[in-house]
Amino acid sequence: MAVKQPLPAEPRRTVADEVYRALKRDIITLRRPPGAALTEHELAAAYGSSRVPVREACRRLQQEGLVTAIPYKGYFVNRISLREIADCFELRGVLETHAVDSAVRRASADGLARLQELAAIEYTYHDWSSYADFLERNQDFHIQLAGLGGNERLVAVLGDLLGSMQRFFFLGLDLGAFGPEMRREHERLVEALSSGSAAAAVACVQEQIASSRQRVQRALTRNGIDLPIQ
Amino acid sequence: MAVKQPLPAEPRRTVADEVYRALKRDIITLRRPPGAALTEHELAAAYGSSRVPVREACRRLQQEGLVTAIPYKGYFVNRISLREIADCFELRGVLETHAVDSAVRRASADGLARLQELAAIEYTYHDWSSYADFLERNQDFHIQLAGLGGNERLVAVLGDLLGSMQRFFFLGLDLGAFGPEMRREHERLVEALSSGSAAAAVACVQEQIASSRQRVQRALTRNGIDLPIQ
DNA sequence: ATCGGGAAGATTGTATACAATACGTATACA
DNA sequence: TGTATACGTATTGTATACAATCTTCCCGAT
Repeated sequence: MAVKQPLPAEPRRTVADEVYRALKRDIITLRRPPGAALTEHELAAAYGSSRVPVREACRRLQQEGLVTAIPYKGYFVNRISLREIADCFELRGVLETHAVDSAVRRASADGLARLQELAAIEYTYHDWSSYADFLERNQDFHIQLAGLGGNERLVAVLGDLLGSMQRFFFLGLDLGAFGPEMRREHERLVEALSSGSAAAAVACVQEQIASSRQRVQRALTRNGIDLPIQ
Repeated sequence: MAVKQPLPAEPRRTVADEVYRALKRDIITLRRPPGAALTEHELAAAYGSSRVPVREACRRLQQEGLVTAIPYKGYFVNRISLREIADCFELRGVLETHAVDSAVRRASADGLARLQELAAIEYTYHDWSSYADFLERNQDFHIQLAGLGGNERLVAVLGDLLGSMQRFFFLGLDLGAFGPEMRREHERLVEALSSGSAAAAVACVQEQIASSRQRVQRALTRNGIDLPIQ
């Protein structure tokens, strides 16, 4: 008999939730660029709801670090600084490193199988929406990976962090061909986990984060994007 | 000429903010115990506002991990499990260890002075409100400490985490005499930072977190509090 | 010309009214 | 007596109206 438990992951299917997801997507994909001003009125019109759900969405995004609310003034999409990028990657490294280290000891065969599934993602070259999907799946992979470490609180924090880091990847986007490269990285990580070598797995994930950071860095310089230091 | 910058730390002085702080305090101090059901209507009556600010406060507390919202059902103060306590302390260890390690290299004399000030906190034995103040100051100390590491994002995450951990300390509260003990721990940490020894500082903070965890553990067993495993 | 004040517009903050949903309960029917 | 259905109540979800606050601009006084 299945026990009726309050699933926190169940889709909420409320207007507020839809506005939240739509607005978050638009911010991540830079359709609402860093520094853009948002008013509740305009957002309500854009997403076809009243101000109330918009308000809730904005507050959520503020706590996730994507927008800033200034009382009686409005909302602003947070600007991206080199400092913020550095901070986020650093924090991501700390969290994922620890999670992977724990995962080596705790991971179940079932969990590893699920991870393996998520590792097998690709995208079609020069297809923007396919690339956006790819990034989302990639995030799922890293969340599932962290979940194997068994610390739910850490997973929740990492989820918010990765969500707000997504837009970094859209900054200097040229749809390069690093899909296979990332896939190989993922599969090597699953291997290391399966073999039970903590050192190998940790090295693998750190290498992965470093190369992710390099991809962002290269894209910025290549496209001549000048970000404020802080 | 002072540049007018949007201070994110400025007090908002809105009704929603007051409800948020009041409700958070009541949850942390266990006046609203784990598992308690909250309705927007009752909360509005209790804190003298309408449902709108209450709603905003509840959503914030949900994202901080103190309550859970179930659509069309209500809000519930999150229960405390041994698993959650373990997860939180583990995450706290990861974050603070990293922050302190960075702080050794980056800390300014000014920042250290400010930290030293915050280290000098005490409380009067058997005075409940003094104890509550003490815990708040203690949190300020750890936030300032983490701030020296220079990663703002990490500090924000740690802030939420410490906030939701506060109520652990009220679970088996007997106002023991570990005030001087903690004060000494704080001062030793400041010393280690000043001397520039990363190893010593890291060891110090880890020891501190471990003893904090032990105090919670001991209080639970002493008062015969049986928490669910997870 | 410059500085101050005040009014108007824009925007968020709050309250209230109404709609949608979930859940318990009573009731009708087999 | 058991079960299914319909209804009533409680609660959140959403929309709208109004209040508080900030910004801007204009106009007048110095």
